[in-house]
Amino acid sequence: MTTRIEKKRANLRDVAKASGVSVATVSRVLNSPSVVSEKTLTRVQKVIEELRFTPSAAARAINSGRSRFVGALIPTLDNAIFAGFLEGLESQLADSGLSLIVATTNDDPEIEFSKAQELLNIGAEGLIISGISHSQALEKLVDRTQLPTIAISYYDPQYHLPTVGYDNRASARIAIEHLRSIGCQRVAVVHGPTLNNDRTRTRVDELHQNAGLIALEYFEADISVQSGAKTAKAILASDKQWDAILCLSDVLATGALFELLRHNIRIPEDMAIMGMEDLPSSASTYPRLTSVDLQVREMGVASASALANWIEHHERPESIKLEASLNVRQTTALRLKD
Amino acid sequence: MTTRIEKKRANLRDVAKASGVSVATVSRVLNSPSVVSEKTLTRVQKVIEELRFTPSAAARAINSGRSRFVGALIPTLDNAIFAGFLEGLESQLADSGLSLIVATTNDDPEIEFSKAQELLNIGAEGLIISGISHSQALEKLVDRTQLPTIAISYYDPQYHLPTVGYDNRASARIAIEHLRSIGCQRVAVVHGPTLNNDRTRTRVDELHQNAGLIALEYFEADISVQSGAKTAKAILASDKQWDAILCLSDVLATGALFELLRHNIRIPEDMAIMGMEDLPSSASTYPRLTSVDLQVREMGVASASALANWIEHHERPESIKLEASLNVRQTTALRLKD
DNA sequence: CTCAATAATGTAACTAGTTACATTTAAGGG
DNA sequence: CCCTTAAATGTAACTAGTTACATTATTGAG
Repeated sequence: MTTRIEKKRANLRDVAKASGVSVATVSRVLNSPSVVSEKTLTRVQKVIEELRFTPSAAARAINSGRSRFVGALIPTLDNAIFAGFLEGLESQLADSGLSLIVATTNDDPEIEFSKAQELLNIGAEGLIISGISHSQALEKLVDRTQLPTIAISYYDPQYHLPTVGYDNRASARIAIEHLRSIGCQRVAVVHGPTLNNDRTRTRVDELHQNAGLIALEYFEADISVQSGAKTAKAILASDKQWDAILCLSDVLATGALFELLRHNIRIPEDMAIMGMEDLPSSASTYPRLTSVDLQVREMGVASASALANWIEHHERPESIKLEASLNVRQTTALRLKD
Repeated sequence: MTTRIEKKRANLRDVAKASGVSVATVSRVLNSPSVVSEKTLTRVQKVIEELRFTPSAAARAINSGRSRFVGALIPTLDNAIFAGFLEGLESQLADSGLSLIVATTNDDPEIEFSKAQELLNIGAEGLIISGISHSQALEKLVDRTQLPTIAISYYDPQYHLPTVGYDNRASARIAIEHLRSIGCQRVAVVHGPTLNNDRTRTRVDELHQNAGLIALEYFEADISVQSGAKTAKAILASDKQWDAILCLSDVLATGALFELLRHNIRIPEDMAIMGMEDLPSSASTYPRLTSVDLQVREMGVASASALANWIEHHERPESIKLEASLNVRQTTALRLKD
């Protein structure tokens, strides 16, 4: 049986009583010490110290009507894809005095809704959600509560919420056009799960639209290095002759890269490979990975400013488009030396 | 000028008035609808819908004395190292109905303290901190508030707070002993910043203690693939003959691996390489990376359960030791085929 | 020494919920 | 039709702060 000293937390009235002043004075000691006399100040502060008093955040929040945090609903924390985004988001929010609660949805709209509900219940002042396909329940919740909410990873000015992200179609076009420009004719496309992920679906669709004379074949994989490697292995095992593997995530591309190396395939001579996102690590792979830069950290910063501004000044932001750009490196370019 | 419909949020009393019942009844509709008559229930629910009423989290918290979230202070979100940890932490906390706020410290004790302070101010019920070296101010804050706090990444039963983590010394020993067993004599050690990072310092120190006949040389790098590659390049540029590169993080090892490949160095014949952490991706690199498994995801799960239990049942947990183990793969083992 | 101005502090109402206890209403039995 | 009992609802006090306004104390000038 554990000994438990269940002496409940001291509150403001306890402090007031113990130091022989009124609650108002204690509150002043906390919030505007300059208006309190030296003598009273030190006395009250001593009592605060003795009673180990910490003001209740909830009681403060109830007065200010503010909780000072926002929630971000992202598919997963399991790989590096969202690391840069979260880093940008968190640091920019901090500048506005906002904290960040991260919740993962596993790309499941039901989970997304229930976590959004929870975030609201604990008082989130704003929300970041991924993509523009969500459960009816979530859409309704956001609408009902008028909670400042921004959809990321998908630029779409038509969407009923402000979006901050890249143009998924444009990024797919950049990729396919690059592969065309280096003369690819048969390309294996490795992409993440399309179920409940509109970003991926849109990109795949756009590739399809723009394939032109390039023959494309699609392979779905989980977003992980392991899965990228496994899928590349399957691609190599098929008899077809591929010119390139296009991975719709750098994480997948890294896995595929390792697998090609394992099979002693010359890159890009025998097989080109390119990724998407342009994670910081992609510039250091061997060979260095060509990738479409989606500016994920930027996306974090931009969505944080937009959301913070919305919360502080009640100004609903416009959607923000991040321009995707191509970083050509060795995995698609013969001539590029180290 | 933005038009602003600043109609303030409806509260429980508004709902009560609008539906002609008492506040208690509205509260019942919210919390125990079964004791409310069918008729009243539907009427009040309709009003709730109309007024777009959402109960204030703060007001609830003030009554329950609960905020239902904990804060985690980790060095960075910038790479995959903490991804598995956070994933485990978040999902396990969710099982106890707790949410997670993530804040990054950049390994700076000052930032760590101020963010801890902020987390407390907004009502965190518990804290996760990294390592066992912290600013006086933070130690004092935790002590003063008696806030359930767990230190991770460092098993140390002597520490004044419960710790959940691996034995950093043991993990270093596992690494050096493995390198000894495969006959290494000169090893380049690549490690993250030691400033304010006791995990790294301890490991480096233990390597030093256990080097025996192995000549060790230390290289400090930022924790990133890029930095791992850059440091490997510098190591190769030095004239010395190395048998192996030991990276105290898989992220660094991955970078080093790429760099060795770039220099056409046979692994492990010309140079062995090993990492630490055993990230999921390490099993898929080429060649597959030998690594000391630190069970980071497990650490997330274990610290979440311990913290949740502490918060719920006021039982201060014992420190939990996670056993580090070695996963020998191709980067240190000649005979291991694919 | 008196008075006005200012500084310091106190009182009580307010924030938005929950809940113990009291009261009203309805239903069923005799 | 009255009475008991249970169900439904209401009243008011409570949670822990902030703050407008009122009051008291202090200071300096005249």
